[in-house]
Amino acid sequence: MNWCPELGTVLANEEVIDGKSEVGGFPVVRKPMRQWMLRITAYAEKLLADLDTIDWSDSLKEMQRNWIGRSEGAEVDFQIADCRLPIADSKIRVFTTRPDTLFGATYMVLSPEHKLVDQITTPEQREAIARYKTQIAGKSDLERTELAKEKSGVFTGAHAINPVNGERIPIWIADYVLASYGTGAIMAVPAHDTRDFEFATKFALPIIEVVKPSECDGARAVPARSAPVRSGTHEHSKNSVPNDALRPGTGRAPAEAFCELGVAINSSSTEFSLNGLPTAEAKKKITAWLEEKNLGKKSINYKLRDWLFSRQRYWGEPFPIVWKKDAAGNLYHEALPESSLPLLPPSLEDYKPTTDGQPPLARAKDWLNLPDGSVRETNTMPQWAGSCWYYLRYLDAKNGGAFVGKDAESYWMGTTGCKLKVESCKSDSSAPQPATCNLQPATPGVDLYVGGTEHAVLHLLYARFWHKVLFDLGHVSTAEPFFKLVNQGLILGADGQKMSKSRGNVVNPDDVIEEYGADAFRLYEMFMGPLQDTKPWNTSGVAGVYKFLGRVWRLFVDEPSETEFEQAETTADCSRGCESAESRALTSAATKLLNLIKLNAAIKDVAATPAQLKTLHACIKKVTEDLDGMRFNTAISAMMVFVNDAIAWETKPVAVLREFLILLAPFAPHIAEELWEKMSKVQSPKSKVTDAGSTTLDIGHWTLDSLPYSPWPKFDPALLVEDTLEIPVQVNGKLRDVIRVPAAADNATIEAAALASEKAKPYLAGKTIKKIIVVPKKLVNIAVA
RNA sequence: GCCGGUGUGGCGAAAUGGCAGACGCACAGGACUUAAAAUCCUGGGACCUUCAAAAGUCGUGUCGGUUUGAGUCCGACCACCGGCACCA
Repeated sequence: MNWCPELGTVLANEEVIDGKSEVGGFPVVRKPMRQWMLRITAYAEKLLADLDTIDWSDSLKEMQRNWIGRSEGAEVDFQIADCRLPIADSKIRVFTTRPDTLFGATYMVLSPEHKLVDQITTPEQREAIARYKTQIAGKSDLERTELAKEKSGVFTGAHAINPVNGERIPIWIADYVLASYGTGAIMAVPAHDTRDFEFATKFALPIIEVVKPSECDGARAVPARSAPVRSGTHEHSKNSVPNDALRPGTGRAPAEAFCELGVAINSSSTEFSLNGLPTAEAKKKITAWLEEKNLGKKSINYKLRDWLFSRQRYWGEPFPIVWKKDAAGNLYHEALPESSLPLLPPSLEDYKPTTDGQPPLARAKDWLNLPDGSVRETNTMPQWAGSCWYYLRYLDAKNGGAFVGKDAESYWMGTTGCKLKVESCKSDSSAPQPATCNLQPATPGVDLYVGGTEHAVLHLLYARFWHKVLFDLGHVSTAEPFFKLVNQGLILGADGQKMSKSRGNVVNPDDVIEEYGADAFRLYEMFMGPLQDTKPWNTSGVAGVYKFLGRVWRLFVDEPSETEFEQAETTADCSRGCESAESRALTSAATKLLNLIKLNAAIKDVAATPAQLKTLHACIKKVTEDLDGMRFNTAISAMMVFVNDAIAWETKPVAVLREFLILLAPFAPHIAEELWEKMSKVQSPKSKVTDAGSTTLDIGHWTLDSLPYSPWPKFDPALLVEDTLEIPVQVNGKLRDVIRVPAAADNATIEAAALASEKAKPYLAGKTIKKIIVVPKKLVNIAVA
């Protein structure tokens, strides 16, 4: 694994607001701490590329792509040009995605934290630089970004040499350059970058245009028009046309100056020229030249940072690491042997960090110090350590020898066939269609993961990373953990706002279940709209599906008469805590009540009529297809249609109702099971026999003919065929009539029937028929002029 | 600012380029009831006529386009939601 200890500055400001902790309001200070990092950046490329092999929403994939933030460009070295300085031989390295604009680099900017700042600052600028750095250091990161509207910075007094044309350019520091990205230093090209432009304008720095826009015509049209195709990398800004008032007196049209792609101009030296080259080619040429002259090289940068993986808390997995000293007294670390795993946290009376800022585990002196003089690591892992692999542990939760057994892993997470496909696809890049890696019928990994978007860039990226490491080490069968992922939409409060305690709009499921039952609650959540959509909660909607379940109930059973019910209820009226005699009375009353509930008298063991079969099979078709597509809302409405129809049947065939219960079971399992049981009790032996493959075999609580073991109904398309069809007749696309024709009618017959329509005729009178479109089984449209 | 998503009745929504509003909520009228609740039946996009009905016109965020036909496809825009945000 890529555990890597790093000594460095860690900003302990995760929960900082204005320098105070979010909970408790304690002052927050930054201090250097030894922390563990996971080198997730080493997997940036794989994490990015393999997004193409999984079935996730585009928006989620895009979020991960943006988070990884791959940028292709070049690193370029600028020689420092002040011989007065003691480090005159040093170079400043910058990263740029637009090496082709190097001739337009008119100044440089270092982040205030850049390690060369103090060394290059000239004596006369020292005070101003120090003041700026102090000012920046006193601000939280949040304040720094909030104040970003106005550019600020200070000249260091030093200069550097632009390697392509030998120009002396000033070196500034400014907080718009981040220490943590790229090299912490930039070459500024104000003619082609909004931020550089703002800065140059404010501090009167020169602006030289080096790209002539080729595809953006029109003086001010840039932001309105679609930009030329982007390469997917992070280019310089392509919008923000500055005002004339802001524009320096160069006389150039600002719209053109900010066009993204074009042809290089003003880009030549005595030995080298980019002029006339389109941006893409100019990039290639200058990068090759820089590499040849040893002035720079092609480079790829990521926004993704290595992952700070230690916490100073008690509750977390302790690192299985000990610290030792070598002969010279230098500290080094070793992993515990496997025989010492798993490493459990020690018992503590006090879970707080020590007064000198050590993690809580440092309090466990007996645990901390080992007999051989080595000392345990006291940081603990964050909660991600569990969420990154729990799905693997679930496969083999009781395995004491491994995190997951080989057999269990390959059985659940992959098939041999799948694994081969993934691998052959990876190793053989010349394979003609990489699409064969995608969407194989036997899906590798977790087949379906339903989760919220809040996990888009943390959990879902971290888990993919861990899984890939395990894959590369040969512990798992697939390169990706979650094959298909669906983001369920957020359920908002009744006021259309996100539920939160502070808004007081939280709906507690327990309360809803108390009033309407778990079936109604579950059904409503599925009925309210598409799974992926955000939608507001509406309690009267629960009442609606509750009513539907009531209709289902009455479709199957005859309620006792009010008198019967009241008689039984009187005896049963006993709250909890009855004496045992009363309890017995209660039990017998409850039995009485149950006996009063009888199967609907209309339910008979008879053959279904064609109309009934049609209703049933239309429902089977819709529910089956919608379940596959996770369109639960429309599946439920199909069942409502069925019930509305079936409740009016004078005779209700047992076999039809049984199949309906199987459809209902995934949506409302409790009521479905209850009704199924009632049906079984009164079912005649004859209908039991007709159920294919159903024998009474006791397997614990359920028998093979109980609901969960019943085969899912198959719909028969032949039963859905209509004898006659209703065909709308349109004239010039407007509905004028609906005609009935035999289902077997050919186009000519339908056309003739449409032309004969009394209602359509007035719209045809005196017009020339240009064309008649007959859409088989759908409609007729008569185009007239 | 950038990226992604969503716009359809009073509300949640439905509709392989082919009858817009299925299904449900809320509402209105009726039945049952002493009454209410529950249940059952009926109605319903807007507008315009009409005693009533039929007919008609308009209608899926806005403007334009493609098409015999557009909620659906294309272009531009607007609004809202989510994510990222000085990432060179």
